[in-house]
Amino acid sequence: MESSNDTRQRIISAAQELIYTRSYNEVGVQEICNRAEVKKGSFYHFFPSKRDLALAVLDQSQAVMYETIINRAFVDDIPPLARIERFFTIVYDFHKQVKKDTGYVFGCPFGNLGCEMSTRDEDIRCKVDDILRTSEKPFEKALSEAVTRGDLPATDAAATARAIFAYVEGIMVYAKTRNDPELIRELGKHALQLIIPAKIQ
Amino acid sequence: MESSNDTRQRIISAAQELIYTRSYNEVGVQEICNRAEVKKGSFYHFFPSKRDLALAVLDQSQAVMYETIINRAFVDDIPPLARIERFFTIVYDFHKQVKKDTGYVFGCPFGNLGCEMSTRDEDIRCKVDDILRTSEKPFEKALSEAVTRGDLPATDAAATARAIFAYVEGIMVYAKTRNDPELIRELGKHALQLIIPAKIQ
DNA sequence: CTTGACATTGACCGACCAGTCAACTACTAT
DNA sequence: ATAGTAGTTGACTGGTCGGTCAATGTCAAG
Repeated sequence: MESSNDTRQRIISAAQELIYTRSYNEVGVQEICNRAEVKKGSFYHFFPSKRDLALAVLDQSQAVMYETIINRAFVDDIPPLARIERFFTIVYDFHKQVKKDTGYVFGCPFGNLGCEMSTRDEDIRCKVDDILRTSEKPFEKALSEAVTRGDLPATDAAATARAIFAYVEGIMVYAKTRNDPELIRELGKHALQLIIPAKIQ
Repeated sequence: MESSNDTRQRIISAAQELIYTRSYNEVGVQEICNRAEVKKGSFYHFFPSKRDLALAVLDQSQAVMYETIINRAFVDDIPPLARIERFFTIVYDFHKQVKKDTGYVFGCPFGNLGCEMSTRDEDIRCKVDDILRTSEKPFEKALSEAVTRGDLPATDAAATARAIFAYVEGIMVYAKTRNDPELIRELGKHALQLIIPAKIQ
């Protein structure tokens, strides 16, 4: 049972990396198995199909995003709006490091898969949609808190949080297409305007 | 020569639709040829490879975007900032109609291909990058004009235009992943905040 | 009427695709 | 000790992948 979990986890990890750095349709089951050092027959013992693996990879990627980004950014050691700024900094630092290591900006794993698969697999689309919705929550909470604290005038926190995260997705498309993590920093600066429309300069 | 151009054009049109509604890696050369009613041997008379076809498709898609969206939105019959609002309306109307016809929101053809191919084909990445850069220009021009007219305080028009178009890309990712064109309208409302930071409410 | 360029065709290539399966091994609970 | 379960293996399927090629067809300029 320990070994089984380990095999399954190795498959997920291998797929996560390959699909993120390439794309779902470009990476085959065989290649995933090679990287995970698992025979293909064994793969189908753990996953009924390739798309079920993609679903598991999405769960895994969401967990990683929380560990490495969201749970680090949204800590109440600093004011709520500063946490949002910290979010952008962490995302920038992450992609800057990845670019240094690999030469590439790979963008957002959820946006990537959403763009590739949303019109082709309803389950994958729904799971990505759910992850995006969930990702808005920490922003929404920070915005509400900022309003309560008086840092922000009355705001529709849910709508604004959604706008911010949509902007984040757009930034990731841009950074990936230009293969330049600096765009995350430069475009990130404008995110505050999405938040504080009433602020004068 | 007429017939030759026609064959080439049929291939491009077929590929444009198939790649836009599915993805580059999911659609094969054979399927493109079937839809274009062209034999595969003939395909390779016009295109040295599938990726060269993708490059041609990108050119075609850019031309279509100008005809159907940009050149309709950015006409100086209305004030510059109203043109940007009109851009969002046209994009919304387009995707609303496509959703009605096909059941799907397909997002942005450039963002889609950029996400899928940027780390895999440098020529495609550069072409998408170029298209995004070019697409910012009408926004930049409108913003500059708005500043000149006094509709807007002094602004870095280039940086703001880029932020807006990045936001547009994010909106398209969201609309595609939620398969809901209404998101374009709802999120589009917030774009003005990217433009007019100093405006009070 | 001939030449040469362009266009078209279908057969073909090796590689790979997702997925199947029966046989086998290793371990666990009784 | 044994029966049952979970995990592993490698051979296999039918189909598709991007791409090649030689033969043939078409047509216009000289």
